[in-house]
Amino acid sequence: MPAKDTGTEQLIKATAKRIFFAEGKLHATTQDIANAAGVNRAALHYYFRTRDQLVAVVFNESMRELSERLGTVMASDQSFKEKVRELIAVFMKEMTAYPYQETFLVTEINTSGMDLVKGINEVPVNAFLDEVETEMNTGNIEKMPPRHFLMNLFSLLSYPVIMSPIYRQFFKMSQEDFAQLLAEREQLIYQHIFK
Amino acid sequence: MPAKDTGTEQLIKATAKRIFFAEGKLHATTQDIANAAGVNRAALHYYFRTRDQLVAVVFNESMRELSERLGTVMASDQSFKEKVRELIAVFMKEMTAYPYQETFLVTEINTSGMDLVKGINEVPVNAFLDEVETEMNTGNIEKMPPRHFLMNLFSLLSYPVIMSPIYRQFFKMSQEDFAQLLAEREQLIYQHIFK
DNA sequence: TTTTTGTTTAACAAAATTGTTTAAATAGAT
DNA sequence: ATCTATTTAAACAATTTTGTTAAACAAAAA
Repeated sequence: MPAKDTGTEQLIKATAKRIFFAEGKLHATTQDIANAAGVNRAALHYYFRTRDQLVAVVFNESMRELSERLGTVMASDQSFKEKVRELIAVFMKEMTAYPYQETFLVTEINTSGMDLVKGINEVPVNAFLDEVETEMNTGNIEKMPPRHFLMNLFSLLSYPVIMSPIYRQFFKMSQEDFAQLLAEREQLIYQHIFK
Repeated sequence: MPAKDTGTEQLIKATAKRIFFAEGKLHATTQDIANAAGVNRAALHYYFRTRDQLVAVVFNESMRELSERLGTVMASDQSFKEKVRELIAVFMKEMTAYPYQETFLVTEINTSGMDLVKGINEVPVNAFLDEVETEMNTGNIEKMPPRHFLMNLFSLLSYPVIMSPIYRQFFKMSQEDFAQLLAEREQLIYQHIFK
């Protein structure tokens, strides 16, 4: 139970997130994390006691932030079009910074059971789904079961980023060229929805 | 170098794939795998020498099979519509059986470097992309850069399956109900492409 | 049946990873 | 200056995971 927060605790946490979420190294050891953060491994235990607890903290924060990101945009005081535009912008930015965040979450859930995911903030997803349905009835977007609209949107945003190491191989593209390809998608997805 | 093949080697490999690809337990130990296969852990070393080599074998087979699945459909002697229909069917079936196969591949690549992915069979992806472009010019499908068409297709097929533990939470759906939701997508995706 | 060969197992050894402890050094705050 | 909390280093212990070995076992060949 440290009292002063000199930033080391945050540094360790941020580094763990970088390794797990950005570098996709899901098997990273406490030594890996300590090295990357430039701190002694004992500091990691000083602040988090065990590896499992560090992972739990990272998991919970990540899950909460994900819910909040989603909730904030969905419940924002904007037109539907603006909401979708912001959803795309916010999540594309997040995916680019942290491609493997969802992969980490799902892997942890698969390892430790669905209990992990309990006690997560409510997300106003149903209200948003109603809004989606309204837009479909108005003819502004293609008709389909609203939950599929939402899954489609996130699929288009996320999957190519996550699978970039494989796609780059299939397409024989450099890191830079593929990043360029991904950057095109923000426009593309928006236009595809509101064509 | 075992001579007789009693099936144990295949059993161990198949079990490892089940744990990694189907259950998504990417941190599984040799003991986990041996237990699940119902064999002594030493048998695992007898056939694969080390954990790393077992993982390498699983990785390479998975990568090769993925390429072949893709290549077989893309280079098949069928109309474009039929190819797309088969792509959807084949990959939806594969995703349902092995949701975390790609996740495993990418995690391994992130852990061990892109070298892993070298020496993979050529996939006739460029020929297929040309075909996609032709179909766009004919007006059969919506116009966009062909590579995005391909990424979109696989995104829509794969991502909801992979993220099912998270989506089930957001949508508050049971395992069965969500499986039903996913089953709807095969039709949905096909119709969306050829609307 | 004995031998041979390949398979499987239990027990053991080695290595890697995690967690603890102590002492000393550092740095801020009072 | 003293006090308190933080950080490091280093050594160590405990645990987990991996890897090895020798013996038991099974099945087919000689």
